[in-house]
Amino acid sequence: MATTADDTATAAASAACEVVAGARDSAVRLLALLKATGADPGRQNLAEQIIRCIDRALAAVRGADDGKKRGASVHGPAAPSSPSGFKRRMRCRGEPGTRVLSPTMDDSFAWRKYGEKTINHHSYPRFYFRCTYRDEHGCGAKKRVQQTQEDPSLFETTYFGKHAPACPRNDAPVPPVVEGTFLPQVPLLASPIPSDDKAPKVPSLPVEVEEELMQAKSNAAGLTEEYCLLDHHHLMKLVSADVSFASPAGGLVESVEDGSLEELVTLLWS
DNA sequence: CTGATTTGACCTAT
DNA sequence: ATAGGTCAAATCAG
Repeated sequence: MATTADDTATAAASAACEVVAGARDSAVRLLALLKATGADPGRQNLAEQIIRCIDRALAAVRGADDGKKRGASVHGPAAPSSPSGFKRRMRCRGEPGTRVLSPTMDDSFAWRKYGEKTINHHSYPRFYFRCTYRDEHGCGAKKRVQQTQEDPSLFETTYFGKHAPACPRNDAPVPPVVEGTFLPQVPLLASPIPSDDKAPKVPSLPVEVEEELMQAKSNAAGLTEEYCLLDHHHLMKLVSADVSFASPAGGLVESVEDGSLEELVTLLWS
């Protein structure tokens, strides 16, 4: 089967997720660092905001990507009915998901635990969660949480699927985002992609992603100013990344080579 | 009473 | 055969 534009875009979106997830890991470490050094709560809060913003950007990018894949076979062939009559889907296995590290299992969504499993060669059990609103809103979002072996104070969370637009978030108050807009959980819409090859390539991301990245970058910049001497490496890792983003509509892949999150945001907002 | 969690069995992928 | 993911009955908590 030939590689389609969708395949390419999907792969690029997946790569983007990994990069942003890497930035999040750095932000988590930064937060731990701030706590360890007894930084004032305001600065710690700022780091937490960065993590939250990146979380939403990740969720949005992943959601857009997932939405593309939804058109075809979502999770492979339908599982055959078991003798007892219900269907069992091995949803997560084989899917890469989006991995993030966090000092807490919590995020802004409501989850319901549906399983716990001791995993081979892991000291800690793995927890399985699905969205609380799976039935009400038909939400297919799931996450898998496991304490890391290296640092039990950190949880590795892997997200699968996307939240339904109607799923509420129990966010802590979020500071004003760009132009004072609070980010609603709205469906990810693709910007129209010019079919003309000669048309200028404009990176197309859902506005939520753009705003979240913008906010994360802004927060990171604020920390950079105050903490550039504290852990330059982590901060630079946070704001620097090679990023490739796929258009949610597929077909358009925009590379920001040797770029940075800052450049990406600037590009997106220019 | 209702909704969330626990937990062992069941099922599928490797 | 085994490991990992999911289901659903039992149990718990508000």
